[in-house]
This record gives sequence, C-alpha cells and structure tokens, in this order.
Amino acid sequence: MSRPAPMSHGGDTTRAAPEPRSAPGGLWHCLAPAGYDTDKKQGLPPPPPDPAYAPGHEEYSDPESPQSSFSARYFNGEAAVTDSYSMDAFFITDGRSRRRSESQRRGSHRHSCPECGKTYATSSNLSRHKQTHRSLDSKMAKKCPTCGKVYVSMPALAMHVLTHDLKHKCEVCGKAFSRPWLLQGHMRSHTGEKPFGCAHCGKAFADRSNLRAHMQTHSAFKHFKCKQCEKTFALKSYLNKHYESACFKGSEHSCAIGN
DNA sequence: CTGGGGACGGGGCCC
DNA sequence: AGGGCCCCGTCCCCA
Repeated sequence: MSRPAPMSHGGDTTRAAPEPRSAPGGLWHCLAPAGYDTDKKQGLPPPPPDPAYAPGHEEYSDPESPQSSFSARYFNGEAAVTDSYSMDAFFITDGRSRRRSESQRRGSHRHSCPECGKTYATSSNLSRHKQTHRSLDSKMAKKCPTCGKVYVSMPALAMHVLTHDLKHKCEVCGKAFSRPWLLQGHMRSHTGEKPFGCAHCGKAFADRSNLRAHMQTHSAFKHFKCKQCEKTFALKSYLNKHYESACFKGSEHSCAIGN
C-alpha cells in the first residue's frame, strides 16, 4: 500500500476519551448481505422490524449522528439541509445498536454507570467502563511506553499498545497489521472478495465503512453544508475536502471546521 | 473542485 | 485480561 504513515485523524487521538460510543449509522438491512452474519459472534438474528429501532425514535436517536435523527437539521456545527427523502432506507440501526437498545430496556437488572447511565451485563464490565470517565490528569491515567500517549484507562492503553505491534502479516504483499481483522480486510484487496452489498444498487464492497459511505451517495440530500458558501455535500468528508479547497484557503478555515 | 471508492487506523463494547 | 467484532473517521487516488 502506498498509504503514508497513519496520522492523527479525528482530532486528539491521545485522548482515549470517555466519548460515548454512538450507535448510529447502522445500515443493517443494507449492510448484511445474504450469508453474511454480521452478528456471527454474538449469534443474534437480523433485527426484526421493530418500531423501537426506527430512525427518529427517541430511544434510538443519537444527537451526534446525522443518520439517527431525521428531524435534525444540523450536524456537529455543520448545517444540515432538510431532507424530504427519508433516510430510513439507509440508516436503520445495526445489530450493535439494537443490542444497546435492548440493554437499555433491560437496564433495571443491569449494572449502570452513575456518570453516563450506560448499562453493562456484569459489574466487571461496568468497572472497566468507569475508567473511561477518568481525566487524563488522573493519577490513574496510563502512558504508552512506546510513544508516550496518555490513556485514561487500561483497556484503552492496552488497545493502543497493540498498534505498535504489527504482528499480523500479509503473506501476499508483506504488509503488517496490528490486528487480525485489519489483515482480514486487507486480504480482500488481494482476493477481490466483497461481502458487503448495497441493497439499493447491488454494488458490492470489501469494506463495510465504504458501503456505508456509498449508501449516503444514494441520498439525494446533502446534509453537510459549508458555512462560507452554503454549498452542501452528501458526506462530511466531501465538506472537509471543500474546506481545504479554495473556499477557505487562507481564510476562516479553522472557524468553519472547528465547530 | 467535486464525487466516489479503496484502504486502513483507533478505540469502544461484548464475550 | 484478551480476543473478536464493529463503527467512525480519515487519507489517498482517480474520474
């Protein structure tokens, strides 16, 4: 691959923050091609039609997710244009979201976090989660011995440390990866396997994220709007690209992206 | 310059 | 604690 060294995308990667994991973007029925069980490990069946998981449903709604709230008009500071074309077809919750929703419903007999209200099956999982609420200044914060990045929790640090150990090597091209599923995904580029099919047009993808992005291109509505020129884009990445283009060159770039 | 797709890293959650 | 899985987001390339 000619990819450059990974960069610190998505802002401050040194902060293994207690960022609530949003459960958006599920494209369940679109992303799960026949014969591919996205919940293989958990053994959950595909989600049945359930109004509780319908987009826009309160329980499902995630303020950070463009997909999850269909009444929302603004995404993360970027203006989102009104969509008369329902995104329902594309942004139905996925298995994970569903699990979470179920968990929330079962909250009564689960272990819930006093700080954020998330619930867990075991006290052990809860205590692990609680670590994510620590501050980076906390004495309990851990530092990566390799690169010095600081993490608020052991699990986060453990995960990060793995990124320095590229022990999963591609036998075809020799590229190495820190985690087995990264190698798996990479192997598809050699085998041509594309297990993620678009239910809308049939196009297949090797990577689920790419299918997700592709699904957005089916939407006639462009949810991300440039604050400078009002131009709208279907994907946030297009908008970001736009910000880097002439529209913001040397001007209020940071202002536009920042909020 | 925009749209679209390929590839992949980081980190959270579950078991 | 570790492994597996998944999602989010980003970068790069090309039409």
